[in-house]
Amino acid sequence: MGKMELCPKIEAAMQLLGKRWMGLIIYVLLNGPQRFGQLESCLPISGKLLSERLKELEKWGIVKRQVYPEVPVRVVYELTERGKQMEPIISAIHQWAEHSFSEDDFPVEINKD
Amino acid sequence: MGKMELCPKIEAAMQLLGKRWMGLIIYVLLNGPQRFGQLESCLPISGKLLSERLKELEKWGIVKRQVYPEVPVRVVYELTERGKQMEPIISAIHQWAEHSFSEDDFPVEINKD
DNA sequence: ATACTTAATTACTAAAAGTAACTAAATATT
DNA sequence: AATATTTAGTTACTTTTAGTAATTAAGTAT
Repeated sequence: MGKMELCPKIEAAMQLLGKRWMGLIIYVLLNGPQRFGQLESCLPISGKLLSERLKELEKWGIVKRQVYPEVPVRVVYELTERGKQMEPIISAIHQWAEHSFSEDDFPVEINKD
Repeated sequence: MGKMELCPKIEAAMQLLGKRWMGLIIYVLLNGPQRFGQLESCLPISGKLLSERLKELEKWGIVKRQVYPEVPVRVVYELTERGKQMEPIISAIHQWAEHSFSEDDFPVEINKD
């Protein structure tokens, strides 16, 4: 059989984007640096998973974590250059979503299936 | 707290792309219609999950399933117009992956965390 | 002492993914 | 006639991942 080979780079990128919340986290961070609690409150994701995802993005060099040892500690996450370069991806997703779906009429129930 | 609202359309799109294998399945189908077995053999995904994902993509109107009741049955999957319109997304991912990673030097081991 | 805040982590449960064996339908082979 | 072959799935079962809620640490403030 043909067994077309997959480019390992796109395979890796897809593995990253193919994880729940990854895209949305990057989408939010494109609006500028955000602290942990801000991300947690504007995304429907638990602190545990958010923490895991941010660590992963840090390992990929997409996100930078900065700790300010203040009154209660402040931790700010921001995109690295590599992270900011993902803007065209998020933008393309946004555009596709905008013109593919009519206002609150989705092909499938969100959060179901 | 600010609690920036997420656009429901991009949220839906991210939920779709944020599922394992979705991006790669669309990526492969952008090369033209493929039968089930071809997809199964060129993607590192089991038949069970491939079947599930294709059903989901069908419900989203991204993929069309065509059955040819031949000798052994032949089932061909192809992108709909809405599916084909995802090309800029996949293309952006491809470009980002190409220039972000140096040859077989990934920030993180693929298939490991 | 006790309480409050943020950024996590831990223990536990629920859901999703992965694996391998199995099925259906139509033929082809022994 | 019985057995094998092919494709596109499905089923039963195990492992991994996600989700929830309670807990922790550090530094104030009451």
